[in-house]
Formats: sequence, structure tokens, C-alpha cells
Amino acid sequence: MSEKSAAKPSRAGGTPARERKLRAQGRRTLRKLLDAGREVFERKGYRDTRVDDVAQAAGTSHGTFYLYFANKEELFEALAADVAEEMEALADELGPIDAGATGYATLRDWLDRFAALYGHHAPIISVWQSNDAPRELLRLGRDVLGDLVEVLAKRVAESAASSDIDPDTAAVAFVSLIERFTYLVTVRQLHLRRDTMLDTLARILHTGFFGGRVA
Amino acid sequence: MSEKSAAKPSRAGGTPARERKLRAQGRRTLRKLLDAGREVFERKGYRDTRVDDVAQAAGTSHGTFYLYFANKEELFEALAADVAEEMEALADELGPIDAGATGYATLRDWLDRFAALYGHHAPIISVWQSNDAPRELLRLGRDVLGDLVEVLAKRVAESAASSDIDPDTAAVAFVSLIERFTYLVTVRQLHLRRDTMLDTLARILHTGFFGGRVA
Amino acid sequence: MSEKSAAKPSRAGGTPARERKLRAQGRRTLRKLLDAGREVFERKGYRDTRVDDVAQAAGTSHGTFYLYFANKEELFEALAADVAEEMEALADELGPIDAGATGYATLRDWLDRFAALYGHHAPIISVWQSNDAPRELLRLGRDVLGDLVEVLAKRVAESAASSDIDPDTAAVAFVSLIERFTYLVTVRQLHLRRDTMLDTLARILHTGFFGGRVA
Amino acid sequence: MSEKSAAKPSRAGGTPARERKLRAQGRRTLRKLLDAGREVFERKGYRDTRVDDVAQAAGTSHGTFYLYFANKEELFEALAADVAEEMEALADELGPIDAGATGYATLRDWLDRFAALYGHHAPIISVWQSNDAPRELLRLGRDVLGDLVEVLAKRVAESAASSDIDPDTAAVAFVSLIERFTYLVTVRQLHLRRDTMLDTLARILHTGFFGGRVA
DNA sequence: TATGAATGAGATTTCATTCAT
DNA sequence: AATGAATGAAATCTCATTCAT
Repeated sequence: MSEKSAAKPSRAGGTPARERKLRAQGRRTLRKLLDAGREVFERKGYRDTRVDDVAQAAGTSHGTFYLYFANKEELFEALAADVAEEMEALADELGPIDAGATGYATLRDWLDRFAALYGHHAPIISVWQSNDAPRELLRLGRDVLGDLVEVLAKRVAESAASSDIDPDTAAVAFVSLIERFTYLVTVRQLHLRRDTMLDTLARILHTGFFGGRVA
Repeated sequence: MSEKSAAKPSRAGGTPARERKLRAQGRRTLRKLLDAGREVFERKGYRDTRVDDVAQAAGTSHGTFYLYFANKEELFEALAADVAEEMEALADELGPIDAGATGYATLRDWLDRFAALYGHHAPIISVWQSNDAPRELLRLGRDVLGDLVEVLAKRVAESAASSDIDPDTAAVAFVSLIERFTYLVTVRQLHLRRDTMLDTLARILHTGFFGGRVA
Repeated sequence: MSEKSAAKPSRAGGTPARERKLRAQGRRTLRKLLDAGREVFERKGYRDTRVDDVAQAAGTSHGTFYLYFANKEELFEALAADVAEEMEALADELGPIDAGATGYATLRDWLDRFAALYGHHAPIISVWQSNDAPRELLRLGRDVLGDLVEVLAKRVAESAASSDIDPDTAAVAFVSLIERFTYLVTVRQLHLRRDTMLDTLARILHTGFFGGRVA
Repeated sequence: MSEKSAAKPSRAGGTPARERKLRAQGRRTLRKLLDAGREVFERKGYRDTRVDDVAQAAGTSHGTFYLYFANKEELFEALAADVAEEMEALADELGPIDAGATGYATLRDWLDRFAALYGHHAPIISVWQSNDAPRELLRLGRDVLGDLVEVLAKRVAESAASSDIDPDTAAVAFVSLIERFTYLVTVRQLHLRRDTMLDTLARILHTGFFGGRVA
């Protein structure tokens, strides 16, 4: 389990911002733009977000935006970096999963936190997966994914089920399941009770990936 | 119904095409545009595809495109309708899955066909999931998804595992897994051996969702 | 008073049609196009009428149109020529207007026929006045106008009022009044009772232009 | 109300301009676009005017136009609003017309000003009458017309001639005459001496509509 | 630091006209 | 004689980015 890193990557802003030393007012404007970015990306999606929308939502002018970010993509990356960091931290927090009740509990708890994190950052995450995202973002998505896969492959390999299944394949499958499931529930608004959902997911994953036995 | 329906929806073309009567040459051009569409959408993604690109790839002029489709979206819909139809047909072909070797075999076989179909149409499918697709396409994606979920919920409900898990949640989870997994492997080009992949997936899904026991 | 010319100018069609010898079918198609033209020009106005609209309304194909007319303007001219002819004939029918009851009656009767003719052909007429009509049409409008003005200037010059007013100015004013008035009533759909309208117009014109005295 | 209102409606510009706060330079550009609009509309007519033409005439770029007006129609409306305002002010200035020399003089004077105003704004006015103008402009034209008709109906009703003629019909006839007459003289360039013209018009209108008696 | 102003490349779409069958 | 097919010039509008104050 890694330490939560204190400083948010986004704090530095984009290239233009980093080339200057920001004073109080500058930092305030930077923050307003980041907040506005989150809000607008969520509302309109990455492609349909205009730099103008962000500037307006931040209560600044169009020109000001370019004092802090080189373009829309850079703003998004700043936001995404925060999320990626949190995601990677969460990946590190997944400990070994045994086939018994403890493993089940550990798994369910982790899923709970995963879902919460995803729910919180869904608009950002759903962009970096979205295929027609800019290269740089795809890379970032791949990195986060890679981290998750790596941890999971290790956990699966340690587990009781390791004789029957290929850990790497399984890890990708595991991530696929939780990622897409959470996406559908969160972004596409499938309505399912949270408890049922977590119980069922945990049960399936525990049984399917970790040789879990029902108590 | 597991019959393959003979007529492809796309054959009719878009609104403008349907309002004219096409002769041999017209049908040929329509076909060229559909083929070009597939190819360009695959290469550039939906958003980055220009009507001009498609026209050019089809070896026709700009204006000709609009003789057959009202706009880019209509072309995409024509292509997507074909895929949706095939997907729904495949959903109908999934029979009951028991907990034994037969169930495993049935499942593996079906996954094989699912992966093949997905692989063939990945560029189309990945668009209609992609969040910032136009409304109409989202609806289509949701329909296909709904069909899959419906069938799967039924199969899970019939199965041995039904006492521990909620069939609807499970169905969504199942679809999430196979859809996203196939996406990652196909579009994002994760390299895994096909047999290992299918074995592992089938094993996991059989155990996790259908109470499967290792032979 | 001139003879009504028996043959309608439009019968010959446009340049392409005149370069061929039309047989029965050809003449039928020509007629269908002329009728369709009238109808569509009326419905959409000159500028917003598409050659396609006319062809469709005539139940023929786009290409066929060009077998009979070189373009939209030529079709319109064919239609307008008929109207111009009728207008000019009507101008010739205006006899002398004396200051007494006979003059009043003559005037009222002629106005009645003018209004009827205008009402029947309003869509055509309102185009050739409309300022952004093509040159050729403007010329045609000017010709018709010139005819009316010429006759009226003569009638005013003959009349009792000729000492106080300039016949040419008066003629233009007269035509302006009846033309625009009829336009407003017909095309812009001002609702006025026909009898009141004719009585009032005749009274005003008789008094104002021809020294008419109330009986 | 016969006060000239100080502020020109056009000063505010179109929708986009009103959503921004203009500084000195912005106001200058706005003005250049309005002037250019007047000039180009006059030269080419509404339909044949391209946004590009206006931008070029204003010495700005294409995109700049859209910073101030949403489209060609909005620019025209801004210009037309000014004219409409002046027209309505002029309508309000027409006082009672008696049958004697005073009435004649009042009428002649008002006609003089009407002709001057029309002459100044002919290109704008001739568009809003022109039948295939956009809806919004037709409405504006109708409003101005309505104002004129209203005042005139009142003046006619008060006058000596009111027993013989219907004031509403007469009002429409009056407006028709002066509007179309001025149009023909101004736009279609009929050459008549201004004095003769005004004398004749005033004489005719005074006699025909207001029971005027020659001195 | 902030912001209004300007730019222009680029995308979409329409439609008159010509052509081949 | 008829008609479906193709073309491409032209017009509209958007928006990321740069500039000047």
C-alpha cells in the first residue's frame, strides 16, 4: 500500500502556467479553470467541450484560458492526472484474496471503494477510455489499466484458482468486468441496488477468479 | 430465432437513397459508399471521419455522397444496423448453460463466436458505446446490450448459481466482462493467445456465473 | 382595343424545346412542367423554387426538365409572357374616362377586371416586380408597366383634371396605387370587402385623377 | 409622439454582439459592418448579398462578422430596425389634412419628407416588402405599414371626403400609392422632376382622399 | 494578468447543370 | 424522350488559436 501523495499533479496547470510563477491571483484562476473544466467535460463530454465553454464557466475570458493551458487537451490531462494517481493508489491497496470469507470481505470492500472512486470521476475516466480520445490520453488510460492488471495478475496467481486459469488473461477480464460494469451503472444509469450489486459482484469475482467457496 | 436474416438493413441506404429508385449503377455506388464508410470509420474513428474522406475512399465526389445519405450519421447507422442485427441473432443463440462439462463447452463455443463477431465489427461497435456518439446510436447500442442482458439474465436464473447472485446484476456483469475484454484485446491490441484466452474466460464465467465445477 | 392573341406564348416552351419538334408526348410533358411551375412558384416564390421541385411536381425527372427549359428563369419567363400579354391586353381595354357617372362606371368596371386578373396571376406578377428578379424579368415587368402608364397618361391628359396635374406623373401614381393595393390585398392577404374596396378605389381615382364629381 | 428617439436600435448589433461587452474597437467594427451592410445590400440586394461580401466591404474577416451578427438576416434586421423607427416617427408626424390650402400644404410637405426618407433608405425598404424576405422582416414591414395605415385612416376619417369612401380602404390605397410610386421613382429610376412630382401627387391625394378643392 | 478582437482553416450541405444509358 | 447518376462550385458557420491593449 502506497502513501497518498500529498500534491495533486493538476496543481501545476499546463505548460504556459508552469513557465511562469503563479501568484495568489494566478493560482485562483488556475483553480477556477480546473473546476470549470471538470464541470463542463462532465456535462458535454470531451469532444463537445469548447475552450470557450470552459472559460465562460470559470468566469474568465477566452484569452485567459491560454495563459494557463496550451489547449483543451492539456486541461483535460491535468484533471486526468489526478484521477490516474488516485486510481493507481487504489490498485496498490488491493491485498491478497484467499478463497475463504476473509478473501470475500477484502474483495467486496475493495470493490466498494473502486465503485465510489469511479463514480466520483466517471466523466474523466469515461473519456480516456473512449477510443477517440487523443493519443496522450489513451496512453494515460493504458497506464492506469496496466497498473490494475499488474496487481490483479499477481493476486490471481497467488490464489487457489491459479491452476485453471491464466493470470494475465484473468486480470484483464477482471478489470474489464469491474470497469465496464461500473461505467454502465454510473454513466449509462442502469439502476441497481448498491448492496445487491456489490454482493453479486463480489460473489462472482471471488468464485470465478479466486476459487472462492460459498460460506 | 436463430436464423440468420437474409436481407441486410444497410442495403436500402439512407433517407435520400430510399426516396429514389436505384438502378444497377446506383446500387453499386451505394455499396461502394458503405464499404468506404466501414473502412474510414475503422481507420479514423467516427468523430474524425469527414464525409469527404468517405466520398474519396469510395471514389466518388462529395455531392454524390449526399445522394445516398443525409449525413455521416446516417451512413454510420446503416452500417450499425447490420451489426446490431447480427449481434442480436447471436444473443438468441445462447442456450442454457449447465454446471457440467456440457455447459462449459456450450459457453466456450458461444464466446468463440462472440469474439469473432466482435473482432469483425469492432470499429462499429466501439463507436456506439463511445459515450459521445449521437443519441440515435446510443439508443441502438443500448438495444443490443439490452438483448444480451435479457438472454443472460435468463440463463443465469436457470443455473445452479442462482441462489447466490442476482441474475440481473450478473447479466450486466457478464456482458461487461466479455464486451470490454474483447474490446481491449481487439481494439487496444492486447496480445493474448486465443486458446488460452477462451479457456480462461470460459472457465471463469462458467464457475463465477453458472456454478460450474472443474471437471 | 387589341385582339386577344390566340396562341399563348408559353406554348412553345424554352430554348431546348423550340429546337426540337415536339410530338404529342412532348407537348404533354411541356404542359405538365408549365403547370407545375405555376404551382411551385406560387407556393415557394421564385428564389426558393428548385428545379427539382418543379420536376417532381410535374411528375418527371430532373433531367427531363432540361429537355424543355434551359433553366428556371426560362420556365418563369414562359409563364410570365402569358401574363404580360393578358396585362397588356387589359391596358388596351381602358377607354376614356369622363368626369361624370359614365366615367366612374367605366373606371370601376376596369378596376374590377384588373383586380381579377392580378388576383389570378399574383404569384407571377409579384415576382417580376420583386427587385431581385433576374434582369430579363425586370425588363418584362417594366414593359408591362410602361404599357399601363402609357394608356393611363393618355386618359388623364384627355380628362378634366389635366390642367392641374402632370399626366405622366399621374399615370405612374395611378398604376402604383392599383398595383400595390391589389398586391397587398391579394398576396399579403389584407381582408377587405370587394365591393367597398372597388367603390372606394373607383371614387378616389375618379376624383383624384379624372376630376370626377360625386353624383 | 413625434420626438426623434435618440438611440438607434442598430447600435446594439446582433445577438453575439449583445452577449459580449464591446470596447471602443469593437464598437468601431460593429459600425463598419453596419455601414458595409447598407452599402452591399444596396448594391446587390438582400438575396445576392454574401456574408463574405459584407465582411470584405467592412475590411474585416469572415469570422469577425459572426462575432457581431449571427447571420445575414440579423444584420439586415439591425439596419431595418433603424429605418422602421424613422418611418414610424414620420407617420406620427402627419397632422390633420383639411380640404383647403392649408391641408394641401401640410400634405405636400409631409410627402416631401416621406420621399426624402424613402429615398435615403430605399434599398432597405424595398427588401422588406419584397415578398420573399424572411418572415421576421415581413413582420417588420407589416408593422411599419400598419402604423402608416392607422394614421392615414384616422386622417381620412376626419376629412371632408369621409362620407364617400371607406377610411380603411382609402388608407391602404394612399400608402400603396406613395410607397410604390416612390419605389418606382427611386429604385427603378423613373426620371421625373421633383417639384412637378410633388405638386401632382399632393394635388391628386388632396383631391382624391381629402375632398380637396383647387384654390 | 486579464481580456476583447481578429483570424482563417476547415467542415457541412445544397443544387444547377451535364452526362450516360 | 426519359431519367438516374455524377459533379463541383459556392455558401454558411464554427472554433482553436494568436494578438494587441
